[in-house]
Amino acid sequence: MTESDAGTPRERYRAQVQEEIKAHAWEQIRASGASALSLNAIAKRMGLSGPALYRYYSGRDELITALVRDAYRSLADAVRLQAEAGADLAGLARTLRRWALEDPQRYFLVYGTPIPGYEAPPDTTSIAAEIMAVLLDAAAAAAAAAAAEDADGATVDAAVDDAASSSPIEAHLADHRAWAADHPASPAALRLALAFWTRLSGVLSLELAGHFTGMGFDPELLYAAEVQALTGS
Amino acid sequence: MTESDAGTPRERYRAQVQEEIKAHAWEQIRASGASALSLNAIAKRMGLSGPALYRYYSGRDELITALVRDAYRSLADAVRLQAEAGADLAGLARTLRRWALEDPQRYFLVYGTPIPGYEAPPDTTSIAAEIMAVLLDAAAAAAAAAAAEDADGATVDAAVDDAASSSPIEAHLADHRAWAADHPASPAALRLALAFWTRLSGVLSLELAGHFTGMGFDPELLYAAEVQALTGS
DNA sequence: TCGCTTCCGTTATAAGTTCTAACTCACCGA
DNA sequence: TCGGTGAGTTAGAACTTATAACGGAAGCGA
Repeated sequence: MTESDAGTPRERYRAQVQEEIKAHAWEQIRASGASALSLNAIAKRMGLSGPALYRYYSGRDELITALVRDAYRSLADAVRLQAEAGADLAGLARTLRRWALEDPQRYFLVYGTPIPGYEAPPDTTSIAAEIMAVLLDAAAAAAAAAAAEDADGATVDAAVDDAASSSPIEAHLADHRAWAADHPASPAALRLALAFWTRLSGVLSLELAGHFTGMGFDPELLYAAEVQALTGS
Repeated sequence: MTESDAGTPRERYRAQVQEEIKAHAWEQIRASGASALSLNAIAKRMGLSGPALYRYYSGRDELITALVRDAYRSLADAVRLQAEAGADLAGLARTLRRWALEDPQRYFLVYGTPIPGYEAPPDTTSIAAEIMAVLLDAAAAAAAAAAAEDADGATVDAAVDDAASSSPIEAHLADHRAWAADHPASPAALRLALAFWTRLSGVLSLELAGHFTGMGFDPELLYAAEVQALTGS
């Protein structure tokens, strides 16, 4: 489909093998987690012997970095696509949940336990910013709608804080919006986007890590309740 | 201090060595993460040679299981102690945050990326239930206080949902309270305890994984804002 | 006090891992 | 046609977890 048809035959071959390596890596990660990823096993399953993989990735770390990048990219694409299709915050929440459940280990590669020494490459942080921008758009729209409804005298607890003008956190965010650099979002929208991110991450992380198993309730309903509390719809 | 002075000299020695092994393991985990934990390195640093450790732990997994158990235990103790000292939900939130920041890798050992095959031993889930019980106590007290204030006609957005009686999630929780088996908590309190857990986990997980770095705002204020939104105080 | 048993720590070994080095060979381009 | 580039190979070093077999010391009962 979106195969890179650019460059010399050798470059095409190289890119193709790199993709195949990543595919096997994902398979292995899904089965046994990222920490158990073995270059040797991948090579064997591809019918070639150990050190051959080093032509394509200089080591385990570089392969994992590529996988992290792909994981980030897939989330950013999923979220952006939904937003372009006109989804609101609730729609984005559904997309996020679907993406997470689709492949929990992929989710954890992005949001899971960090390795002390490891520093994320700068381009992944730019992808993170892209995701955040989409979130900010939707949050700004939601906040604007809530404000309008509020002005109508409705008493719906629209977002995170009610009435009482700007809370301390909103004032702080208004002054520390490096992450929303040039985004025209109100303090309430900043707060909403952040709460959306952290609260849904909270439910998803605990659910996917299995901390809800045996508790009896349906995680999806809890997730929906958090979305409802955020959007007030 | 709380050294086990029970049993034969041999048992005491054995327990002491096991503790020493765990201490070195924590040191190593703090430095390079749990996935990089090496039995060999621990042995070398203790002045003995590789296979000697297998007298004390049958393998890497058993050692890590012991560490997870200790991590769980330390959180449960911290939380219980605070509750016994009369702390409310806000106080428990502070304790949780302090515990998490004190040793991020310990936090991630409990709440971080799970290993696909691994199943938590039953006693850790009982410790988790103990933590949840403390949370439920505090949540029930908070919910009761909020209800009383509500009856006074105050309009404080006390907890998660406002007015409008029972939300769908509360109805669901009322029917699926296996995790709060014999705890006399109202549906609102169940919901509050769950929201407390998931929301604070969300902020802490993202913060400790470094997803807030470079964003500019103060994670502690965001955490405090979530606590404020939960307790409405 | 003697002797038996238990258990600790050792070395040797097997099988696995990442990763480097050196070599062969095939293909691609000029 | 010929040379360069790069893929894949085997060999090997330095690790890892884990098992097996052996020595010896320490505790425990008679």
